[in-house]
Amino acid sequence: MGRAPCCSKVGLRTGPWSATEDTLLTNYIRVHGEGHWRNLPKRAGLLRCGKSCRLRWMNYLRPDIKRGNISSDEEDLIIRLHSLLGNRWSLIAKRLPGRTDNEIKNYWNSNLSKRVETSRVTQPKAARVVKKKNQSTNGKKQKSNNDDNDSSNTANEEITKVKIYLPKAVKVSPYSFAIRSTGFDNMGSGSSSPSDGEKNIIRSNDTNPVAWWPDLVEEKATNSEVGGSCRNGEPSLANYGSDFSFLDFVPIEGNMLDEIIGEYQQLLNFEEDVQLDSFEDLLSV
DNA sequence: AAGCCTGTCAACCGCAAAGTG
DNA sequence: ACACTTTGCGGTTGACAGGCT
Repeated sequence: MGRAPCCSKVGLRTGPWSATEDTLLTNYIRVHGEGHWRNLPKRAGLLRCGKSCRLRWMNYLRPDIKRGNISSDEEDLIIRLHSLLGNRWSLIAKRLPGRTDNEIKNYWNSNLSKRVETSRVTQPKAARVVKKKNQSTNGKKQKSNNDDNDSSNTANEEITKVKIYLPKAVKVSPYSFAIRSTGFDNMGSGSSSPSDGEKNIIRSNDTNPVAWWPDLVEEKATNSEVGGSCRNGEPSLANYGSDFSFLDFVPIEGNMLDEIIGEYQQLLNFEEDVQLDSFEDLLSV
């Protein structure tokens, strides 16, 4: 079937977005919500194609975007999820609230792929999961230092083979996570566009962070490699370093966060080479 | 100081899935 | 069921910045 181009290129701007364009797009979405990308530029007064607007919003302007360097915990999770899911950047991003698929993809390509490749060369096994790591990598400036440390770190990494076959990624319903309150208080966000009926709704079960915050923090502290304890049920934020963010504990669809932690723990618990043929096998180990 | 090299990241492109009438 | 539109995804590109020679 013939596919119409997303926009006529005639007269439309391309390249970096100006502050004015950002403002126009943000203000429009603030009022009208996401979606209808094809018509959005005209209505918002932008000389951009809808696709470009969507990308700009999803990857840069969304209020729930988490700024700053990828923390070592996030990096660890990316590596593990990539070993499970492959280049399913959107799926990986859904499990890192506040991070975009583009950001994770770029981070992987510029930082992690080389490290993982290095470990493969060192220990040529099939799909693998880095079980231990002892470095923290954040941002460009540290890259060369990390590269310098690659060989020593890799040598100390304990590699576990985890080969899992998954069906092709399917689109996930919107609102895989709620958003931080930043003035877009009532506008949900996800990687796919909500239907009109869903627009501007935050799932009722997710709207009270205070209710689940201490439990999640305690659980994360228990399950992660981060040391420290929670005092009187309150999170000890210092345990998570400067990269700690409220968004680390933003609720995810249903018990998705529990599942992530469960998967994460499973990976940590692998003591021997295990080849798995399905995701269910992983969960049943 | 100038030129080159390399890494990063925002943005683009094409395709496929999902949605709609 | 079909044709067409819309949306989302992953690969790729190119501008830019910083480091190196």
